[in-house]
Amino acid sequence: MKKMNRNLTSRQEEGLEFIRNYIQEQGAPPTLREIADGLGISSSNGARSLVEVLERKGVVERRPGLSRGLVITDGSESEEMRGIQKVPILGQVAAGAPILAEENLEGYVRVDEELIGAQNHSFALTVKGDSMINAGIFDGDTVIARLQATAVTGDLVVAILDDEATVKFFFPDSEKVRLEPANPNYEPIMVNPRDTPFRIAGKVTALVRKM
Amino acid sequence: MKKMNRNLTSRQEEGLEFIRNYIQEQGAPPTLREIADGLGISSSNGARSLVEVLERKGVVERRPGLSRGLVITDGSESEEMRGIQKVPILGQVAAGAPILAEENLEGYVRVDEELIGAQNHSFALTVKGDSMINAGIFDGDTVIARLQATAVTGDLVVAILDDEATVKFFFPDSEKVRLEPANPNYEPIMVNPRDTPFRIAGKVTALVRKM
DNA sequence: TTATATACTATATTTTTGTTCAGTATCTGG
DNA sequence: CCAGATACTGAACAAAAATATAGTATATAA
Repeated sequence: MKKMNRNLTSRQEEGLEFIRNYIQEQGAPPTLREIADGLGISSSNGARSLVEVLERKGVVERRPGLSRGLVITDGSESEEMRGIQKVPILGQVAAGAPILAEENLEGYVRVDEELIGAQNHSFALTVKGDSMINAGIFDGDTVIARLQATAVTGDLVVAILDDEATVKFFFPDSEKVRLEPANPNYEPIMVNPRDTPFRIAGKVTALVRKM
Repeated sequence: MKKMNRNLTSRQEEGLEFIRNYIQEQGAPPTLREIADGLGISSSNGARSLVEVLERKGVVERRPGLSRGLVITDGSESEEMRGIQKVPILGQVAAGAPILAEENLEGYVRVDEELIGAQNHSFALTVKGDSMINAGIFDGDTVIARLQATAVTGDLVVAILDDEATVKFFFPDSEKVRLEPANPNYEPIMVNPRDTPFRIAGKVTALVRKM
């Protein structure tokens, strides 16, 4: 139920809280007058300007002209979303930055907890190319991976190689690492972790395809 | 999403469904006029009497005098699950029964609305066998399909054939229908709809794989 | 057959609600 | 000190929405 709304004044926080509670309790957003009453404001216009600020700050949206046309847009789930997890979608991987740095993210997929386990340490990646086609992973598919830096032989992993994230089968060797594609047209990638920037980002646990 | 409301007429069911969807999509209940428009009723009073019946039957409550004063009282979450849709998983298909009959269902998958569109007319199916392996659909995968009884050439569909649901590519002919697998080890299935119990249940729109 | 319920059309009327206009008072940063 | 943002009051207006009244047509149950 808590959030961390960007720079709202305490009064605005109160207003947002009131709107949130009203929706929860009544099943519909409040009218401007109801907001005014709830906050002890005598003019509907007082509530209106409050709502306008909230809208400008991006925490609510309005459906102009319509009654009770308020929609809370900040991610205000957290209550009944039990069982649903938000997984960040990894985009380009910046040089030295941590994998899940803000700049790397392209958004979120929400998936049933069943796909990733309750303690969400996962991220998602949109697959490019057909190098894993024989593993049923196609261009454009979204793979979901559990964050982990190690893997065992044969695991399907997301590996970071020169600022690129790639999905491959993992075969470690005494000296180097083989990243095996699932497409005869592609060669395995041989990596010597000693002289190449390389790491494992996670192990693939699920796949989602939109057609 | 269904609840099995006691003795509602089909028209009332439609009305309830509309209200439910509106709340899900807009974040507030519809007005009488919006209900009327949505159901093709020309008078707001038509919607009003419909709502009165629903109220008498105990599936909705009203907050008299207030705009958008509708609350669905049957066990309907929908409030906080905005953006997440529950999709029924189809199991065995019983003889004459409607596809989504209670007995056929094995549970629900919850997926991001983005995968299926806001107006959820979808179902899911767990794929058995490897006949679609070249389409990247493996044994155990869950496909999600939009409910529809027709399809165009080349569509990937869920077809019902002799109480079995199967995923195949659809190629209609003047006389019969060819259901094409994506695996050279399997033969296409030729069906003459005249003498075989056959129908299309839906078109595949997404795929989810747990590894 | 008659009453009751459903499923509306059509037109008003009244409330509720969003919007606009004109001000006031306080605080903050430049 | 001034401009701009916040946080309102108060009044009036217009649009949106609920409610009311009158009537039609059909089906079902008593």
